[in-house]
Order: sequence, then structure tokens, then C-alpha cells
Amino acid sequence: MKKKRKDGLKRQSDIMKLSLEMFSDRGYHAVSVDDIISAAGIAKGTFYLHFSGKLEILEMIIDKYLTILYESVKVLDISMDKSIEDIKKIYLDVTKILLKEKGFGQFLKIVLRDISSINHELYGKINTFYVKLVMMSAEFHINAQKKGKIKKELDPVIASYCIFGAVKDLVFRLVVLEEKIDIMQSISTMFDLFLGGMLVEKST
Amino acid sequence: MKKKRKDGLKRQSDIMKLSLEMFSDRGYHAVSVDDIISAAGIAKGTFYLHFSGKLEILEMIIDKYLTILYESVKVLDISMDKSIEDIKKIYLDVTKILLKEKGFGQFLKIVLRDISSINHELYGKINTFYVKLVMMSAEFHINAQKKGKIKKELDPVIASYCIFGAVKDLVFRLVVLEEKIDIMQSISTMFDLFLGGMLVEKST
Amino acid sequence: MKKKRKDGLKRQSDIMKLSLEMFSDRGYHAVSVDDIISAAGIAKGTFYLHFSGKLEILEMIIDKYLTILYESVKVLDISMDKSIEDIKKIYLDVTKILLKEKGFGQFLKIVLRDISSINHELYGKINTFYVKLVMMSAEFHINAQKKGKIKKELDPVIASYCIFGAVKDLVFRLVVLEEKIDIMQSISTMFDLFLGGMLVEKST
Amino acid sequence: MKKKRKDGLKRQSDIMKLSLEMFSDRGYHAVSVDDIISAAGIAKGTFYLHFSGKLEILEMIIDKYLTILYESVKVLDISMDKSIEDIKKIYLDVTKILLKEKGFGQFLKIVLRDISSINHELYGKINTFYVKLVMMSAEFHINAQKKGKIKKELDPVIASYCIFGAVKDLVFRLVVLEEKIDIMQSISTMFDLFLGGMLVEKST
DNA sequence: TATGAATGAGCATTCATTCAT
DNA sequence: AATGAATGAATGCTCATTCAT
Repeated sequence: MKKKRKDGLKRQSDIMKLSLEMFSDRGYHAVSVDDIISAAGIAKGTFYLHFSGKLEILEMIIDKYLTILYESVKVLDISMDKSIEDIKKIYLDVTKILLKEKGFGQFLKIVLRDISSINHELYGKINTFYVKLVMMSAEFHINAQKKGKIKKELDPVIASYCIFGAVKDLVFRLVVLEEKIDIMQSISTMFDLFLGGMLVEKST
Repeated sequence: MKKKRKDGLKRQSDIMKLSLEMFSDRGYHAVSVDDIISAAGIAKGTFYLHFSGKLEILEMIIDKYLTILYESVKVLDISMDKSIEDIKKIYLDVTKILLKEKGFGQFLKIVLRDISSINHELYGKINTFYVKLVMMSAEFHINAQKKGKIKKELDPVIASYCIFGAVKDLVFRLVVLEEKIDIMQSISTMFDLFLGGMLVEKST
Repeated sequence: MKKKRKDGLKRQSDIMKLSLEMFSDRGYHAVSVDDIISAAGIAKGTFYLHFSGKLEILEMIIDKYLTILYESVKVLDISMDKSIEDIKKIYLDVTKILLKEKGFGQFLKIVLRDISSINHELYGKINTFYVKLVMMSAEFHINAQKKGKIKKELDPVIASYCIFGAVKDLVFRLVVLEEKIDIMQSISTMFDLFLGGMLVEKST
Repeated sequence: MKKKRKDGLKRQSDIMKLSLEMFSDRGYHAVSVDDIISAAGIAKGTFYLHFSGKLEILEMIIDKYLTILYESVKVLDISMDKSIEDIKKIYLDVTKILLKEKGFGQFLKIVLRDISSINHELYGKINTFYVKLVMMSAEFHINAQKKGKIKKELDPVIASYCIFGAVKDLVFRLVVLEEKIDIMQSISTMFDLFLGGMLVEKST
């Protein structure tokens, strides 16, 4: 009966925030529109006033965070010429900023757990970004290879996929499985592993 | 109207094969029991004669392939003392055998794409196996570290997670995204990367 | 296609009235939700908008009439001190009022014919009311015994159960079996029987 | 696989005994043919070899006990001329014999709890027997009225219905509700009540 | 903007019964 | 006489979406 008037964008943003949390907690498929509207305290019609359906909410969530990520990546892009230590620092800084927002973890959880099984071109968007990251990494490798810093015989794309595969799995265990992981040690080990390899150098 | 009689197990196995294919093609959530029975040309009742529900089919599929995988892993387990080259060969042999069966690829697709969003303790089964593999790898590392073949400063568990993360991502792109990937080169690069690292050794 | 809009409570009440009639006519088990919705000319969803299931409708019907009955009983409760003739009159008045509403007869039919075979705690509600009635009667007996109006050697609870058993059977034949019964004579005979017994008093 | 051959009648009787127990415990509607055959350890087909369906089993059970009851009633029928004490004794004897068989209690439970809500002419059979009993009682009353033992102003049929209504309710509470009831006292009170009434005789 | 009653296709499941073996 | 795989109509229920108010 009450017609709580709100600024349209504010309401939309509220519903998105709430949906993100519910999707993250219970999975996209397990959350119904009814769940969302009763949690948001709005009527059915109001929901469809703001979104064309359940999928659109997810799309908007994905778009929102993807926009942020593309922005963040620009910073890395410029850094092409910097040293590994600088890169490392920038990565960590960006990561810290992103993880500060609660929603980003929830976004990651949905992306890593659910998106691939929803399909609707949505996975494409995510994958496009992922591939872009990998390719940036590959370009960086090529650059470093030209400078003689990195082994020339390594395929830069494949190597990049390996690194991001390892990182993705770490994030999955952290965000989706909620394992207690010593992140600093994990990252440190990853750097050592990817930079120096496992084999003991044979001293001649 | 016709009652096509079959041996109970044969029919069950037929339905499972068909379901596996449909789950793999269209995703677990997108396939309804109706889809399965109309594709299988059987009546509703016949389905529920063999399975308690849609989830049970998936469980039985998972169990079937997990059993095969646990069997396959036994072979690797014994190989603890062998050289890296031997290990490499055994892995490739097992992989070849597994990939020969069409169903195994479909199983992998479901596992990598859908399972994490279904949850129902089913993901646990898969993860338990995955962790077992990682731990076997870690034990192998420890062994190799004792023999001085592998760097002692690398955490064997984290390193193993990195390797399996990279491999998982490769398989995902291969099986789920159906990218055309040069597998031999990918594996070769992965070996070089993980064994020798990226950095050019500074010759003094 | 058309969306006949109604006040929520009005529609709910309409469905209840209709269900009551159908349950009464054909028996609770013989009436499916489909039967109800097609008779009511509403969609499946509309039914489940108002009721959580078939059983809930019955529960709400029971609750509605039980509330009325408990209200009616309050009148009797106060009358503890009155004479048998007064009691008789009040009983008849209340009965007349109740039987005026068509639904009450249907309610009685369901209660007497179906409820005991549905069980789901629902019978408990009915039985609780029935026992309350019997106990009120027993208290009245005790009162009358104290005043020397009624034989002291009769167990008041058992006697009350006898009376209500006889009445219940009468109502059953009237409402469920739809026998043509001369109610006034039946009640009159019952009063004579229970008050004075069957045996001819031996005059000395 | 095993084809346990049994005498047809023995098997039929076994299934009936089992069904009776299950119907009595869980209610006719709540027991499926599947329940029966799995409890009996026979195959679906075997069941339909002996019975045309679930309802037929119930019918056969009802018929069986009704036959016994009609037999028992013959004894009472002859006793028309005997005294109240003799009648009382015969009733108690017959009751004792009947209650000795476990199945009779189960039969009563089904009859009093379920039958009226199944309807299918089956209730008619039961009711016919019930009415026969009532009418026998009425005839006895008339007889006794002629002999001046019982008040002439009481309608013998209505009075009989009262008595049987009271008895039915007692049996219901005993068999269906499984209340702990002092049967001897109940019967004793009932006799006192129906024979002598409640009112204290006014001595002049 | 906002509401919430209404929709109906879709889904999972049950179960009495049939019939080829 | 016995089996049990197969049937399919029937049933209960969900849920994204629409639309009159």
C-alpha cells in the first residue's frame, strides 16, 4: 500500500546490491525473483519496472564490475615498460583496492562459480576480459623477451594462460570454497615458481 | 503403447549415456526430465523406475567416472619413485586412454562448467578427488626435494596447486570453450615453464 | 487471458466456499487442486497465491468454523447455572443459527466423514473441540449431581460421551447419509431416554 | 527371480492379512500397491494375479469380516426371548471372541476411520450391517415393550440408534484414537444410563 | 512510479495398472 | 503361477512475467 518513492537509480542500485549478495550466497539459479523482491521489500511490478528480468540484473552486475575492471586495467596497460617489481606492486595495489569493496568478492564468487553454467553470452563478456588480461600479460612477456629478461623459447600466450590459470584457481579456492589460505605465501611461491622454475640449477 | 522390454541395467545405462550427452551439450539446469525421457523415447514412469530424480542421474554419472579416475590414479600412485620423464609418459598414456571414451570429455565438461553451481555435496566429491591429485603431486615434490632434484624453498602444496590450476584452465578451454589448442605445444611449454621458470639465468 | 481482478480476501473466500462445497460433495481425497481451479475459473498460480496447498484450504475451512463454534460455545459456558429446559432451548437456538448457513452443514459433513482419515493434526483440532464440549457437559452433570438433580452413581464423563456419541451419530445420518429423519422426535426421544432411561419403574 | 510357488489361497490370504495391517496402521489412502507388494515380498504382477486392484483387497477384507459378523449375529437373533442379563452376557461373549483375533481390531479401525471417505458402495455394505443390528435391537425393544418391561413411549428405533451411537463412539475412541479407557466401567455406566436414565426419581 | 493479483507454461513426481517374458 | 519392466494419466507445485489499478 505504501508507495515509497525513491530516486529511480538509488532503488535500482539497492536491488542490484541485494541481488548480488543473494546470488553470491545461494547461487543464481537458487534465487527467485520472489526472493529478491521480498528481501528488497518491493512489489513484483516495481522489480519489472527497473529490470526486464532476472537475467538482466545479473548482466548489469557483471557490466558494472567489468567496467571497473577495464578501468583498473588501463593503469596496468600504461605500465608496460616498468620492471617486474613495479608490476608486482601495481597488481597488489589494484587487488587491494578491489577487494576492499565487499561486492567485488561477491562478484568474483558468481563469476567463478555460476556464470559458465548460465551461458547466455554473459560468459563471453567475462571471457573476453579474461583473454584481454592474458594477452596483456603475453605482450609484456614479448617485451621482456625482446629485452632478454625472459626466456625466448617460452610461448608467451601459453605461459600467460598458465599463470592466470594458477591465479584463477587460487582465487576460486579463496572466494568460492572459502578456504583459509595464506595469500602472501601463495603469491610469493607463485612468483618464485613462475620466475625461477622448480628444478635445481645444475652448477657446473 | 508398445512396451520395449530391456534388461534393467541396459536401459539405465542408456539413459545415463543420453543424459550425460544432453547435460554436456546444454547444461544440467537447461535439461529437464521431460527432455531426457522424450529423447530416450521412454515414458515418465520408466525414468523414475530407474532414477529417483534428475540429480541422481548426475550423481551416478559422477560416481561412475570418479570410480574410473580413482582406478587410474592408483597406477600413478605406484609410480612415486620414477623419473620425471616416466611420470610424464604415464600421465600422457592415462590421458590418452581416458580421452578415447567420448563420455569422459562430456563428463569433464559438466564437471568444469556446471558442478560448482549445483553444490549438493556433489561438488565435494569432485573436489575431494582434485585435492587428492594435488596432494599426490605434492608428495612427489617432497620426494624430489629430498633427492635434491627440486628446489627446497618451494612450498610443494602451493606449487602443486599452481600446476593443477594451469592444467585445469587448459582443459577448460579445450573441453568447455572448445578452443582449438595445440595441446602438445601447450604441455611442452607448461613443462618448460614449471621446471625451468621464465627468467633467463644470469651467467656470470 | 483476461485478468479478473478481485480483492485478495474476496477471492480467497470464494475459493474456500467452492472448495468446501466440493469437498463436501465428493470427499476431500476425490477433489484435486485442478478440479478446484477449473471450477473456480482461475489459473493454477492464482490458487497457490492464496493457499500453500490443498491441505491448507481444508485447514482454513476447519479453523473458520471452529472459531465460530468456539464463539458459540462461550454462550453455553455462561449458562452453567440454568435449568435443563433453558439449556435445551439454548442448544436448539444455537443449532438453528448454525444450520442456517449452508456452509456449516458442508463443514459437518467433511468433519464427520473425511477428517479422521486425513489425520495431519487436523483431526486433533476437531477432537480437541469435541472433548471440550464433552467436558463442559460433564461439568454440568457434576453441578447437577451436587444439587441432587442427577444420579450420583453415574460417571459424568462417560455419560457425556454417551450423549454426544448418540448426537454425533444422529448428525452423521442427517448430514452425511442424508437420511430423512424426524429431528424433533429424535431429539425428544433422546431427552426422554437419557433423562428417564428405558426401564419401567416398578411401582411398589 | 525366485518363483516361490504357494497355494493360491494361502498367498491371497497372506496378502490380505498384510494389507489389513497396513491399512489399519497408515490409512487406506496412504498405502500404495507398491507398499503392499514390497512388504509381501512379491512382484507387481503377482499382486494383480490375485486382486483386480487395491480397492478389491479392501472389499475382500470387509466381506470376510462382515461374513463373520453376520454369523455372530445369528446367535443374537435367536436370543430374542431371553432376559436382559442373558443378552448382556451373550454380547460380552461374542465381543470377547471377536476381539481375540488381532485382525478384527484392525478391521474396526479401518471401518470407523476410513470407510466413510472411500464410499464406493463399500460404506453401504457396512451401513447395511449396522442398520441390521440397530433394527434387531429395535425389535428386541418392541418385544420388551409388549411385555411391559420397557417404557412404551420410547421410539424403539431412535432409542436403538442412540445406544449404538454411544457404543460406536466408545469403540472409536478405543480402537482409532487408542485412548486408555476403562471398558468395564464404561459399559457398566452405559447400562445404568440407558436402563435407568440420569434423573433422580422423585419419591413422593 | 508503484502495486500485487493473476497468469499458465513448465517441472518433478506418483501410482494403479498392463503385459511380454 | 510368477515376474518386473514399462506405461502415462494424474497431481501438486514453481516461477518468471504481465497488466489492470
